[in-house]
Amino acid sequence: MPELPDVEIFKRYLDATALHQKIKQVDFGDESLFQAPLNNFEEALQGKELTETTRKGKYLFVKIKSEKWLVLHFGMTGYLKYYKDQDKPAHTQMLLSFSNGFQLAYICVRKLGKVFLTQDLDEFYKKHDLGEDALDFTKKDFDHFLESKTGSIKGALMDQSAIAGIGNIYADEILFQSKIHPKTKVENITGQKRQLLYDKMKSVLKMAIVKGADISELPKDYLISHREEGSSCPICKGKIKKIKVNGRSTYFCPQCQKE
DNA sequence: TCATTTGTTTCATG
DNA sequence: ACATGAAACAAATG
Repeated sequence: MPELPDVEIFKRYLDATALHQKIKQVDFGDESLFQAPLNNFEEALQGKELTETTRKGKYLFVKIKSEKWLVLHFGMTGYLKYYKDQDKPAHTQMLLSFSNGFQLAYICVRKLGKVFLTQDLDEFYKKHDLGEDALDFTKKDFDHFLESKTGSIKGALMDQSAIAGIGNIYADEILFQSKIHPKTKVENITGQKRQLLYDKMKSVLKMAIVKGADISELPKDYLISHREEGSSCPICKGKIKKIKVNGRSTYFCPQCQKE
């Protein structure tokens, strides 16, 4: 679930809580999430402090003072929790305990997240074939992106090497707001449709961030809370359909989004 | 027990 | 050679 807006909210949460405090202790959960030996993480973090964060697509990068970047990917079920005097949350995979008594937990129920260390962000982007962040795209970038792709528009929007941050749920939302059928071939999106898609991509992502990536807070005319076969379309009251596009469950309104 | 969920990776195909 | 998309994979839930 954590897509661009969710990870942006995690970033702001971490910025507002866990920065600039000495890390007294580091504990780990399941080793399989960690993309380097646990010792490396321990050594990099122990006694240090976190100084800044940055985000690209669905990745969150956390700078360790005088050290490397800690890189967090949240998989399907990951999130952060900062707290004091509470039990460690279930499924905590990494726990940083600070000298002020607070703790930051990286929680991952289904263990599909990943944690990395890197010296160099650009190198990391390259190695993981990470495209430019969707919010940093200009219209010119977007035109170039569409011209470079073939196949379905939904597949293109979810291609992290071309445009980083959009996952299954927000791809559906952006296409719904743009009234474009998810299977539409990229080459058939031209002119003002292209401008509309670009504008909606930005406005949907920004709206989600403003609302704290809380689905229940999003506007009533969003598809996002009607992601169920047969649910009624918030625009035309038609029936929402579920199909597979690029192997992913895709919800759309056949009346609003003609092929 | 198995289908379902996600993003990423891997592999076959065009 | 390359891009696309289908399938596999991780794990847990109902």
